[in-house]
Amino acid sequence: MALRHAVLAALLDGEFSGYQLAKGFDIGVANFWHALPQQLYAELSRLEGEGLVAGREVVQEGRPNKRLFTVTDAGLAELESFAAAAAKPSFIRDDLLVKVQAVDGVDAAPVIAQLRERAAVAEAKTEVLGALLRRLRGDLDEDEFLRTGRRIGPYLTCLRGLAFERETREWCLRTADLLARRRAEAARGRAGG
Amino acid sequence: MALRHAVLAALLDGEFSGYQLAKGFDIGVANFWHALPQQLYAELSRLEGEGLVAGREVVQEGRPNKRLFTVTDAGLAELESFAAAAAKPSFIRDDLLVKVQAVDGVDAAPVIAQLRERAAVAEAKTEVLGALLRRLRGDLDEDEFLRTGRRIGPYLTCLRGLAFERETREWCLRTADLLARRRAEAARGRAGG
DNA sequence: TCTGACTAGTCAGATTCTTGAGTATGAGTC
DNA sequence: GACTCATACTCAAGAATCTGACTAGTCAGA
Repeated sequence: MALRHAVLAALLDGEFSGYQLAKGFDIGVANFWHALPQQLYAELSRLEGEGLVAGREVVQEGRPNKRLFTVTDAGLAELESFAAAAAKPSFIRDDLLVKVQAVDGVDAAPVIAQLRERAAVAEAKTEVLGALLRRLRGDLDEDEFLRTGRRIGPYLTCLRGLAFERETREWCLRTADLLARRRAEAARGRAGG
Repeated sequence: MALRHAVLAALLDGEFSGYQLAKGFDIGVANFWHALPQQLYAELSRLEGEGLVAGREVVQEGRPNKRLFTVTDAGLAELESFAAAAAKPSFIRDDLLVKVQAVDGVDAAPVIAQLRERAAVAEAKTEVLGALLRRLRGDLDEDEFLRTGRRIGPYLTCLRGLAFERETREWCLRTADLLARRRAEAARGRAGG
């Protein structure tokens, strides 16, 4: 019952097709919501059926036609009441943290490798988010943009995403190094006596 | 297919009943996995059926009997292969961030209130996690514990959780203040001319 | 000309997660 | 003596999500 609100929030930034949302959910809104293309298409259809978004067919040359969606007044009202309702506590679900939790009982090598890989992914994301932030604020500096900008919601959520990715990177690198050092120590211990 | 691994990882710390896990999932493992009691009971039964955990009935006086579970060798092997498999990318799902994303289109007041509430929750969690970290490392300092401790997985994941909660608190407070200032500005603008 | 990639989407089925209620006992309390 | 709280767990139904395959046209490169 909440993907719908993420979709409505995403559509506040303009007209999008299901396909565009499916691509773009990886940046911006994807910082705090994740959905597969099938879910987005299905949700858009449902939202349209309930009159919360309006779709229009755009005929294209050289590629399939597409349907662009915008939020209706009813959709805005729905968002309004969603925003006013009590928020459920957020939660993270992360395989990699489960592995780290279990790392004392299993071989650490693959966990270390995955931590380093995740750190690289997080670093790439910080760059994408940094670029997005620069684009959103245009030529204003951050403080001025946040004081005077008309559309600051996406900027604020990107800031959260950026902080998250930075923290993720730091922690992954620190944890990977630590586990690697412990492995080296253990190996030395076994070899040396 | 992943709650099972979170449960197995949690059971590495000792024998627990479904009820204890259901309570304790809010600290420790709950930093990165979230589950309702019903799920935990169901998952424990399934795991027992598959021989990945072993349950034993403990008869109690003055309260209902309980079943305590431990990880079997097969469970450990399962964890081992889970740790070695590629991790799915983590994701956050957070109603509150959806609301912030949409904040330009809806009344900000309830969003501000929820941001402040979330900040308070995050602060409370940092204290719980801080206490947990102190308990886990005993009288060693952090560096020494991490170098020499036998069971550091939970400590490492708590560190991640702590950083996350701290960041959450910071961002919520900063965002709430910003939105509140903008509202005050807008009100002054309307009143003044 | 065949292959693969991109655009744009749909469908079915399985798994997972959430909602909501219910069982049973004992301890404390007003 | 009724009420609530805590322990300890179960069941059923529904919503949400994920896996995986499938359609269909265009374009670029081997």
